[in-house]
Amino acid sequence: MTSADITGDVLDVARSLLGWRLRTIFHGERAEVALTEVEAYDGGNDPASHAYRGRTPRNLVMFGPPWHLYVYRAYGIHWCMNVVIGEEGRAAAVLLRGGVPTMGREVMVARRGRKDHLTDGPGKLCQALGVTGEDNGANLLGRGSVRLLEGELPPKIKATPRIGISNAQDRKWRFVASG
DNA sequence: CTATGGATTCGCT
DNA sequence: GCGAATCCATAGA
Repeated sequence: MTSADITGDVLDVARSLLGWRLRTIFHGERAEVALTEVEAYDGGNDPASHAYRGRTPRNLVMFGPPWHLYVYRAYGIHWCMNVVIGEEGRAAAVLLRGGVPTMGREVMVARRGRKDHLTDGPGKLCQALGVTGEDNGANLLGRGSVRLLEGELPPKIKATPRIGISNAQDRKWRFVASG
């Protein structure tokens, strides 16, 4: 298998995560979104990835088994979350950038402190769902507080360059549901 | 040890 | 549209 094929796997997984539901249950409060916007990052092969320069304490989770949560702080203020993809050591991940609320809207409104723009950005998504650095490393397929559930692929998907990065902008690895 | 800058958001203009 | 807010992992001395 060529490295291009392996990269294709990460892109395929990222694309197919659209429509899946991300559910959190903290203190008995349930909140859930259907994913509409994701970005693929391909570990050591991807200059835009946190894992590009090798294993560090922060990105350790990315080098672990797939379907775990990698959470990091951006700009000192916001939390952003990724789903680890691929075999252990691959360090590929999918950044969850946005979704639409499907359950627990009131909880999200309370956490966000506003009624609109609840989950239309990576930092907002984490805040609305109550995800923080405490959840770094969480198993998304188990019975923990953060779970990923299979959903239905949206009818149309757009591929665009990734947002907010300075490297590898020629790679259209951002996937957005439309229609 | 210190310096740097980011996978962002919000409020104001 | 523009800039401030704000933390800490990383890199370099």
